[in-house]
Amino acid sequence: MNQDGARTGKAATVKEAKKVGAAAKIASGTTKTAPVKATRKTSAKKEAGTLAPRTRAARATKEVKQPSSDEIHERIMSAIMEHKLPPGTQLVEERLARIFNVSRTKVREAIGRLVHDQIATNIPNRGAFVSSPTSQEARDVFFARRLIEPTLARSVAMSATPQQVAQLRAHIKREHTARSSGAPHEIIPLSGEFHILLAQLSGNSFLVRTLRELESLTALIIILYDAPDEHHCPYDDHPLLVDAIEAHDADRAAELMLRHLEHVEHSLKLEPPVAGEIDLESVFA
Amino acid sequence: MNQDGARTGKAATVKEAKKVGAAAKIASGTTKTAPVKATRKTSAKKEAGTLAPRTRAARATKEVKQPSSDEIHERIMSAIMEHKLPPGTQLVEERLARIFNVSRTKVREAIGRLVHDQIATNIPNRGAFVSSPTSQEARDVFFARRLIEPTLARSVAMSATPQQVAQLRAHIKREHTARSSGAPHEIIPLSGEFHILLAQLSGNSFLVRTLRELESLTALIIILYDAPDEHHCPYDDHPLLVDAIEAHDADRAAELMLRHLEHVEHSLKLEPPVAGEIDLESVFA
DNA sequence: AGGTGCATGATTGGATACAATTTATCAAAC
DNA sequence: GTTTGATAAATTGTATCCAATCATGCACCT
Repeated sequence: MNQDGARTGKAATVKEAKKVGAAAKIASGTTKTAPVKATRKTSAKKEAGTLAPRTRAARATKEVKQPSSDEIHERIMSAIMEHKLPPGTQLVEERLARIFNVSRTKVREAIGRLVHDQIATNIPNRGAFVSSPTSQEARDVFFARRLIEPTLARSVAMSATPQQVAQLRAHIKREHTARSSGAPHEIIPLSGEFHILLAQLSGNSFLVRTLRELESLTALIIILYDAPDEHHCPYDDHPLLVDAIEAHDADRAAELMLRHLEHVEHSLKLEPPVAGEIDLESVFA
Repeated sequence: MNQDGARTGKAATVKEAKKVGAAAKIASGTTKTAPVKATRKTSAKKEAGTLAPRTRAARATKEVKQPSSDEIHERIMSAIMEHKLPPGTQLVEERLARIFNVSRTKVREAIGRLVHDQIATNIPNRGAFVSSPTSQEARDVFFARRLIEPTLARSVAMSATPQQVAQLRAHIKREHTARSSGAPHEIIPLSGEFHILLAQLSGNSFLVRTLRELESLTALIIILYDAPDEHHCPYDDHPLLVDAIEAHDADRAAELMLRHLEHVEHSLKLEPPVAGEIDLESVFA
């Protein structure tokens, strides 16, 4: 429901930014058909439909919802995790400001947080783009996950209350319905939330935050490196894990988590650290 | 992209080096600071009159240093880690803006990052204050450190090159001189940097970032919970660790790191899980 | 005297205006 | 036809401005 309108060739610019930096030339070559300025400001149909009046007028006439920068951050993050904003997409401040009916200030704040968490990458005077983690960074993320999450699973298995198990089961049910109802873009954030929920149940506030970052980065990695057919978050790893937790079988929970993460990582196509392009960038650094 | 990667040869490397240099200069020089005008009460009206031409005038006549928001963040963070800004200190935007000779905008950005990392805590419409982690949060931080850092030490021990060992030794020398020259407030960030350096040598860019957060939080925790006499980062834990790394004794390195962290944590007075708010109030008393 | 409400000051939250920079476009020269 | 220079457009970066909010203190009423 967002930007796909007949604006200035948006999908094209989205694609063109995929390889940030060196690929500008290539990108411009691929987008030669795009820049039709004829459809300039006439895109006001969208704005007119939802929130045509300016801020002043809006305040005077009708209070339109003004999301906080937290909500904006949340919305953008969700869009990224649902693969609606693929890596390389530029997050243009003014555009987002209009979409959310706020000023650029709040959008900048939200984007700043994304950049801080390396979900987006800022290029000075150019803009912020949804990050494209390198395969090395992807390996780093999974190394951290294999390091942290089995211990988390063990910890939760040792102290899990029936209520907590019920929470986990409820989440798994959500995953199941999303999967069976064929909503693939909802599965990815849901699967991530399962791991975050586990961190929450462990009660360690710092690791909850860390898991949030890891999960959002993992979502990006899956888009970039997923083998087409492989299904990343497989059938019933999560239910089995909850079974072990319910049985307070800490060792098995940790083991299952480790296997689960290994399975996800191995279903990706992470090439060895070759990276001609990366070397190119380092040269100009 | 990432500003943390030690081995990811990117723009990050250059930037990183610059940052380290700047931080060192701050630490040694103590900077600052002609407190500009003592005429704080002169209101924004007059300021506006003089400020508008300031940009051009300053450039024309004399280039006053205009730190980036990165540098501002760095400086505030250093001040916090050196215990110059204790927990509970309000970070007043306009005051800092004057100190750094920038507008509030950049300061806000820097403070926003501190809040995001929970180094500072924002109270809506009131301001941002240096955080006072609860004892529970302190335990969470040390749990995470015990979870992550022994593995980091093991990893570095397995793959350490002579150059890397030399880096570690050089850092230990800095710690030693700071300790013997009786500069206690320099010891704390230096000790933290040792652990960050270890993460950098491991080559995992994500864990470098995580360690940064952990170390800055640890600095706050030490201020709040340190037993007066106990010396947190003891005598020669770090040198022994480097010895083990140099000998490629991975198990011993991991074990030493774990003991080191346990020692630091046990030298704190973290009461059993009660009364986070009570601690908070006592701090502000 | 003591509590309650209102004015005041200080500070943040948010929006706008403007400057700086980069990219794209186009015309002219070779 | 290709290259090159100038110019325009788009976008970010920064400063300033105004409104909203909270604390403080003073006056006023009981």
